[in-house]
Formats: sequence, C-alpha cells, structure tokens
Amino acid sequence: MLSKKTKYGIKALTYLARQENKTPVQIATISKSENISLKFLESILLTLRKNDFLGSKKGKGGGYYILKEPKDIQMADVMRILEGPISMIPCVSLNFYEKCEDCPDENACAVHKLMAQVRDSSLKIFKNTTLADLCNC
Amino acid sequence: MLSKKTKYGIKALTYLARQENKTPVQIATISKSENISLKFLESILLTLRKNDFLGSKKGKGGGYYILKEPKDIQMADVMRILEGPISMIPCVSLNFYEKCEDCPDENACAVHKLMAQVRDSSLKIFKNTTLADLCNC
DNA sequence: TAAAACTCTACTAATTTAGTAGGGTTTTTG
DNA sequence: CAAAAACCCTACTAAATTAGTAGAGTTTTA
Repeated sequence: MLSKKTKYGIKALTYLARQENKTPVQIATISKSENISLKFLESILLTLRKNDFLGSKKGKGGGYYILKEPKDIQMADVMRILEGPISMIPCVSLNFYEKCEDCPDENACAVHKLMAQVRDSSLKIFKNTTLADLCNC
Repeated sequence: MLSKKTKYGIKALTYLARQENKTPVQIATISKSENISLKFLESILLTLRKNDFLGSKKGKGGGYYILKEPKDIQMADVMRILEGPISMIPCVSLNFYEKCEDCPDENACAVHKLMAQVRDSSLKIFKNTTLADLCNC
C-alpha cells in the first residue's frame, strides 16, 4: 500500500513543478489546493528539501520551490525517499536489502523469484517516469 | 510490503505442488519444513481451502493437498486472496476499487497515473506466472 | 521590528500485522 | 467403537506503523 506521505509528496511535487519560473509557494497554499493536512505536508516538504528535491525561501514571500528540472526527477528516487524500498520484500531490495530469517536458500525461494520480477518491472517504470511526465510540463 | 501471510501462503502452495500425486501433507510437516508458526500456517491454509486452491482430508493420514494443476494457478489469484489488492492505491484497483476522498479528479491525478502503470505491469507478471513456474514442476 | 514563513521535537489515536491460546468437531484406523 | 489424528473456529494481544496534532521555536524580509 502506498502511504499518504508518498501520495501527498508526489502531489506537492507536481504542484510545484507546474509553477512558472520557480516562484516559491507557501505550504498553506499547497495544503488547501490539494486537501492535505498542513502540518503533515510541512513534514513531507521538509523531507524533500533535505533530500535536495526542493529549495525553500524564508520570510515574507517565501515558500518552497523545485530545485531541479522536472524531467530530471525520476520517480524511483522520490519513491525511495518517501516510501522506502520499491520491492515488496526486503530480500529482493537493491537499496534496502535484508536477508529473510526463515529462508535458508534465497535462490531456491519461490517468493523471492516472483518478487524479483515484480521489482524489476516496477523499478523500470519508476525510473523511466519523471516528474515532467506526471505534470504535463 | 508483502505480508508474511502471503509469503507463507505461497511457500506452502509450492510445497504442496511439489508433492507427487497429491498426497495429503499435514500442517505440522509444512510448518517445520518452511519455518512457519503452526497456528498461523493453519489459518492461511484454511483460507486457501475456502477459496478452492486446496483440499483437505481429515483423520489419520490426512492433511492438505493441491486441488488444481499448478500450471492453472495464477499468482494474481493467490495474491488477491491472501494479500488483497495488487495495486498500491485503491483508486487504481480493478478488484478493490475505492475513490480517494481528497482527490477531486482522478484522471488529472499524477499519483493515479503513475500507480495505474505500476499496477498494469505487476498484474501482467502475477497473471503470467503460475504456481508451476515457481516450483519447477 | 514585527509579521510571515520555515524548522524541529514530542506526543497520540487508530489500524494492521503476526501471531498465541484454547477449545472444539470430524474422520479413520485398529 | 473408541481414541488418536487432524482439521476447524473464535477470541485475544503485543508490537509496529501510519497519519496525523500540538506547540514552541528560529530566521528572514518588507
């Protein structure tokens, strides 16, 4: 299941990507427009800023803005920051690998085999889809 | 994240699919072989039996056995019974659809667009992969 | 200099997961 | 026919996660 955190994060990113010449947008504006709890959105934007997706400007007229070009922002990176692993099970994760305690032989495991395929196909989509693809800009 | 329920369910199915001429296997045997809590496995097998993947035989020499041919068991059906929706978000689910309360226009939603693609590719794999593919039999 | 806006920490209610516990009922074999 | 083997079912629970809420700062700029 996709968390609301990720869902809201992607919505906020597309909102900001649609802004002309990177004008800063206040949290409250995005919060109202996208029906997201202000404080929750605040923490999500903070995460995105810390991971260099967004910049922020303080003081009057401040807000958040996109740092990179939308076409250079892969959804795979966004997903990994907000949602965590792309795979459904840690033993097939490329970035968040963990061994299953119950499974003696990974290569013989049916679940591993299946989930590796699913990860490959999902990852392909997340890598090939950029923010520009999602916001039509 | 894949639940342990689904993970264990798939493991049990492959175990049973590997049995010669559908000999019933006791829960305790699978539980030990696959390192699964006996009582938890019991409830999973019960679910699979109620959904016509497995049959059971009571009394001495009884146990669970596969009902259909492994090549006729699509992983998509197994996933939907054990895990629930294949999509990451209810608004793109084919079998468990729910509207997002916060989203005024589904077709304009960036998250919807992205997650529909992911569902398509995952579903394709789950439909094209059968139990026979996973257990090499 | 004060309002606007970001930054950070801590807490919490609800939900889900992964079981555990225990008591049945049914079937089959000796 | 009896008793052991095996399935069937209900209810409870600890731990983790999610989706926030609350509130108190700090920084910036008009």
